[in-house]
Amino acid sequence: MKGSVVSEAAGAILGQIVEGALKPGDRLRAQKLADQLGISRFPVGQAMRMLAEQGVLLSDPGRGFTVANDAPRLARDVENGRPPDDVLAVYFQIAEDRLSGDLPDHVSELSMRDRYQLSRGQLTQLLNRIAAEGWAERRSGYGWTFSTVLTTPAALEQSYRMRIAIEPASLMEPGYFLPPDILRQCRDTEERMLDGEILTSNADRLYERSVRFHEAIVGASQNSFFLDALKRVNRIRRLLIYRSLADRSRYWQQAAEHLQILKAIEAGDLPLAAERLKAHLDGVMKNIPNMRPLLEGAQRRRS
Amino acid sequence: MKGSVVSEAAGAILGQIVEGALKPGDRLRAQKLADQLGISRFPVGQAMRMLAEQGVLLSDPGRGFTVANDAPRLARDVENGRPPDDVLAVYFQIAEDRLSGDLPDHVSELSMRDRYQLSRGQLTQLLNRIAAEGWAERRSGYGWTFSTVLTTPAALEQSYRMRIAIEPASLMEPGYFLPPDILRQCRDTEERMLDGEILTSNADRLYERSVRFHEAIVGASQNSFFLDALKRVNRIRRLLIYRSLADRSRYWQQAAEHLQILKAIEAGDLPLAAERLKAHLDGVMKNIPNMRPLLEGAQRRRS
DNA sequence: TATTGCATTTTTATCGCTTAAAATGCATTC
DNA sequence: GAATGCATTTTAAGCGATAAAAATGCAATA
Repeated sequence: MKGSVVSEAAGAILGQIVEGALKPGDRLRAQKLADQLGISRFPVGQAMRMLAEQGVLLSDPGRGFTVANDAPRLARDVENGRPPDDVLAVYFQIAEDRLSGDLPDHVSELSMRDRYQLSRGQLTQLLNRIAAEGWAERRSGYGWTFSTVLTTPAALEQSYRMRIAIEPASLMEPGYFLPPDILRQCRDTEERMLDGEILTSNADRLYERSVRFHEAIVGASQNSFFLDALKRVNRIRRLLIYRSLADRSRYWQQAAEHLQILKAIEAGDLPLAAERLKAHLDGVMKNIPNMRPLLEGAQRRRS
Repeated sequence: MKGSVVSEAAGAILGQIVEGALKPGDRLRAQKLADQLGISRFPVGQAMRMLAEQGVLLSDPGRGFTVANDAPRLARDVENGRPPDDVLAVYFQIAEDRLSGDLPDHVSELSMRDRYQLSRGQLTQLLNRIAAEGWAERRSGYGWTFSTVLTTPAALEQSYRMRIAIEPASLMEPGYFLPPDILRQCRDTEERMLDGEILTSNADRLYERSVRFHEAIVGASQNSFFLDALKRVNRIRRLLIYRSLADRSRYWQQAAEHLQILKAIEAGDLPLAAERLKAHLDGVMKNIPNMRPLLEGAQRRRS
């Protein structure tokens, strides 16, 4: 695999082009980009060279790189054409196998490496992540045990009750502050959703957007315990929910509710926002039984 | 280091002797112990042999081991004489160094290994744990960044507000059930505390007990999201709080409040229990400013 | 017949070496 | 003179071999 920092940098540049922060003709400063990303100039330079080869940037020897004329169009293609993360794919595969009962409760690392064709490093990376998310743990002695708890549909409801406990509470934190630009960004996103993106986006992206909204709201509490807990819930929820996203009808209502919450926050009426947020989550939770059939018909989807 | 599972088994046996679950003259079944601990017979046998050498058990060749006559007395000594966990000590040392500002925000792994004399494995183990707890993260590129957030006294109050959000809520979960034996055990502990252990236990043990009480209460919700979140909060809280435990006066009131909460749960009045729990946490939180001076006078304590 | 104690097998951790990747310093160039 | 581009240095990951530890199987035995 090419250096991960390089591809990270490339992704960031592409993102800025797609979002319009960089326009055709703009010159790229390596140091500035590096500072933005918290890395050194070197991988930034490599990323720029890579993108120049693909025509997104123009190389101007001795003076660095500028954004090509048809970059915005190309950038989208290049972004889509980037290779998917193999390890992440296996992560979902494991979750899938667990949910469908293909993977036993107790496994050795060797059997996992064998089954999913992973190097030692990749496997420990994966298992550590899974352990951190709480759905597997090291046994004393050898091997790992998967917890059964999180594979049941009930866990999805539990995740919502947890969110109902923490999300409205986070709005009542002293020092709650949602920066105006983030508020605007959230609102723009919701409006774009209502404007048609609900129909054009794929399920993953819809989930991602919803998560980002809620994490932005909770993150503004300045209380990292709340945000951290929410992030963890969401990561697990993703495993449980992604089968059930086919039904888009509720997204219209959700976007409207999100906007109402933002309006209350903007008006400085945090108790009202908290109330609306609670009602919103309640509504979503109440709807779980409707999608439960999807959850239970566990079937492998990835090749 | 001797096999960790072996010492784990030895610890378990010692614990059972100290608590009186095993009495002098009792014969030890390897398989039974192994099953209890979720490990195989082998390390159990090794642990027994080890303890026999120390006189806690009697070896009866061909028929295994029995508990020695003066085992209860010896067991206490042996337990105290066991070597401390070096890696854990470094973990606290790192926390200490961070809180006192000795450790810079940004470090390389190499510099950490050098500073704390750790092997590669030990260091990654530590850093992964710290990262999971949220007070450091991998930088893209090389090195790690410590977050500043959690080193401020405000974080302690935040942790309590988080607990106020989740702990009472956990009592209102459908299916809440605190098994009678655990309830009894909790009550016994609190009564022993009031009976004098508040004075005789060291600070670590007092903290441990309090944590265990609250985790038992929340764990009975059967909702692993709540329990998981609480556990994470507590692990970080420990880093913030352990300087401030010298004042024991509040522990009497706390134990009394714990007992009141248990009484409400036993009576099946969960809303009342939730209310009392909230009041309890509120009270503890209100008291934080009184111990804050201790928190701010950051000084290294370990050699 | 259940249990022990040991030998064998399986699994995982550790160590050193090598390789890859990123950071840094510096001469060069516009 | 600021930024680039390359060479050098630093840092961390990967890999294989080896050692350690735990699980398992099995004969011996109470």
